Amino acid sequence: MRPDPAAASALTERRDGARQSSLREHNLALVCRAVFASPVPLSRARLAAQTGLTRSTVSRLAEELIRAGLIAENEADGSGRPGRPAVPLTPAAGTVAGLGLHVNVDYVTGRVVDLTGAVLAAATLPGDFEDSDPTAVLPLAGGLAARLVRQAEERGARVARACLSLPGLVDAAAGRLLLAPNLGWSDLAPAAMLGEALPAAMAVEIGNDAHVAAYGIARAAPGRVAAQSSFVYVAGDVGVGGAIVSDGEVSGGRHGWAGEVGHVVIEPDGPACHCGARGCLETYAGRRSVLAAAGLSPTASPEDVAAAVARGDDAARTAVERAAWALGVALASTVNVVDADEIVLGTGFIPLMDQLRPGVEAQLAARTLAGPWSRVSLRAAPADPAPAATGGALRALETVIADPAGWIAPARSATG
Amino acid sequence: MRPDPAAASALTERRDGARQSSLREHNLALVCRAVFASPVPLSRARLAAQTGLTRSTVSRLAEELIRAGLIAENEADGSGRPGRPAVPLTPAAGTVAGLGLHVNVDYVTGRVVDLTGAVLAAATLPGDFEDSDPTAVLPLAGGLAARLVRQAEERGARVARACLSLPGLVDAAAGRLLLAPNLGWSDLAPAAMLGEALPAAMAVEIGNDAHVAAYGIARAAPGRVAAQSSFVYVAGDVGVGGAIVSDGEVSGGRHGWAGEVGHVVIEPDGPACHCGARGCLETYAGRRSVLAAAGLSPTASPEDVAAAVARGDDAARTAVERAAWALGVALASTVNVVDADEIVLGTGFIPLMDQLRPGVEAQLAARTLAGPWSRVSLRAAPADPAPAATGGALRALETVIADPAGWIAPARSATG
DNA sequence: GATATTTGTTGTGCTGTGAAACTTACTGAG
DNA sequence: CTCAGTAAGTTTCACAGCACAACAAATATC
Repeated sequence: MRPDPAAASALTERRDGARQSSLREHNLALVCRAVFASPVPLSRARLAAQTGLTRSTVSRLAEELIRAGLIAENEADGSGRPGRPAVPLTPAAGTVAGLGLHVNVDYVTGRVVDLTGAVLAAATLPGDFEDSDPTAVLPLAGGLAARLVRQAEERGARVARACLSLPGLVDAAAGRLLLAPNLGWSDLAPAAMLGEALPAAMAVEIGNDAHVAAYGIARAAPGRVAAQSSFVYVAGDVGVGGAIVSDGEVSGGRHGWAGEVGHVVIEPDGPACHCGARGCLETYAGRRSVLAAAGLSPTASPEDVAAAVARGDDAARTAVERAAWALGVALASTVNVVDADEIVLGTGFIPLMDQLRPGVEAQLAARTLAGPWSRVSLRAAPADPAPAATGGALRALETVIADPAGWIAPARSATG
Repeated sequence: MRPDPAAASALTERRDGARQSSLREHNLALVCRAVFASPVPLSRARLAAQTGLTRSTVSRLAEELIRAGLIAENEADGSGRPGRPAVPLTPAAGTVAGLGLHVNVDYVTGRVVDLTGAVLAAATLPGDFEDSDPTAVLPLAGGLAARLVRQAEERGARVARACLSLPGLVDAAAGRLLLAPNLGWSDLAPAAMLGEALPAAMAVEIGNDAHVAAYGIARAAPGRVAAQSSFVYVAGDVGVGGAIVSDGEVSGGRHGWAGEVGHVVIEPDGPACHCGARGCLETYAGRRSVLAAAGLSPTASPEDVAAAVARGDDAARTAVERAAWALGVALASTVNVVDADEIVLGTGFIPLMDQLRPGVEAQLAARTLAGPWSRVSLRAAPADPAPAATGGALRALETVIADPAGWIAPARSATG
């Protein structure tokens, strides 16, 4: 099968020797990333100054990126300064797009985003997928995806890649979902099960939903890392998931399963957790635990809890205070291990933010080692009905932005 | 001061545009790293196959590395295969070396290591530096370093760089020690305080001792990442420090203070810790706590504890079991957050390894989320009287190996 | 001793960047 | 309105570095 079986026997087959073309690819990516990373449009001259390349080289590279539909020339607005006015370069609108898909316990959602960050198509199918059949649910997601791709294409965009987020343990390199406890799924290759509706050539990567959501939260736009891009993300759904983000990159750890803040130990003899251990954060701050402690229905929402606290319900207040205390303890341990200076609370914690804050901050202040030099700040994730779908679309686009040459070559051959 | 104040005003001044010479530097580093990373000597032809470069290019680059004294040609040993015999290339012995220094509470130690990993010079000064005066202790270390450098130079080697490890919070980028609680030092620039004895041109980087030790443990030789190179390292001295290592790289976190496993919370209402919080791992597994719980003198050693347990001392056994339990709880939380599949216990934990193992493993097995797919293994760090000095020397060398062009240019001008 | 095989070296051509001159498009002063 | 001044973008040419292919060297096998 392999073209060169003998060479593959070597222990480390890297093949990253750089040739002339690698140089071009590198500089092309450099210029492309710079255009996308900048909050303000850059001219060729400014790009040259920033990258250290000459104006002539930047011109050649920019030309290529423009032809590929990745960046566009804008109208020069009178700067008032003498000299030939600069032509601002910005991400191209409506040409190339990424698809983010998210299969969760109570919905399937997707969105197509273009290089400017504009949403070209979006849709959500509510449902109850607890202990569901993946061979039924994934084709549903595939159909949704195909409709979104068609909408985007009707608006003139090409969908480059897709990222499918799942609430569970994922082996991203192998493209396999190992376990999604709440869906009741285990050991399957989801991308292949989306069905025939999607274009066969479209690459579909998979990821853990909290990781992908955190990735999106760390981005202000496609290819643009947000000002606040190093944090611990904690999502409060039925399970408490999370991610460790530094400089916009999600740390995967050995297998890509890092960030499981929900199973940091709060009290070694605490309540039994479904994971088999005792005293995990999830048993204090998971949705079911909070609802039970607050005396609310298991189907109530975080907003219901917030409302109960607001109207003075003692059980609800105690439940939220306990969750805040446990979150603070778990996050203090986490911060000491990973050295973050920001915490972002997402999904179910967002409506409870104001009520959680004092308790979480008290524990963080008391227990983080580096406190005097680096106060840990706490904020809510932006309100987004589908953060993992958004993050997935941005992730799909970033592979194009980070390696424009890799996109241009296949795209050209596919177009004919 | 700055040559180009206008350009510095840009938000992100990267300047990583690649020119032709960058290409050469990249490939030079690639070949160099490949020679050092390989456990078995490689020929030019094998290097070409591995890197994807042609044999002619590899020949040119190897020639340059040989001239610079970084690699050397060995005698060809009869392979028994037909064809012209390959010339094995290996790290050069005794030409270029790195210096590791470690100032700890009870000793100052240093060692000079060459590119093959051979120790060219080493020395240790015992002492009691608890709450000491840095303006007295650091010149002591500087003098030790100068003697070691001289010894190495007498043996024909040039010491390229140095790495000074300190037991505390370090800002490596700024070269400042922020706080070393046990030394009683705070907010100083240690490299400049080593004194005049060291060659002025020699760069001295500083690092946290646990991070640097972990770095060394993840290396089989200079530039060669060990087979087991992703782990959580925990060092048990008076304080319990640590590091998170993945693929041989130590994760720093936001400020470089990641890995403080000693302050992961075990019991939120546990014993008061000197850090101001309660129930930190250090209050269960730190040396002073264990000695006190075992009923031994505060100056006793970990070996004394192990001996007491071995002869059936109940208090010692209980103390060690409690430490093991706490270590297991803390490491389970840590593993869930950073996704490691190996734990390495170092310094004071090494003699207690056998006695700690069952308790630690029980907690790890019960509490790690990804257990079924990835069993966490536990091992002792190799016995090394000065792991941070070794790690520091390797780190110093790795900057040369990773950027040979950066070493060759200044080295040539310095030699004349 | 002839042949096959693999390693390392030597020329030639191609690719991509830098440097500098050149063109373009604007501001502002007289 | 004209003309200098200024900065952006383009063109031309030389140079650096790699791939490719042919070649030389050193060994095993028949």
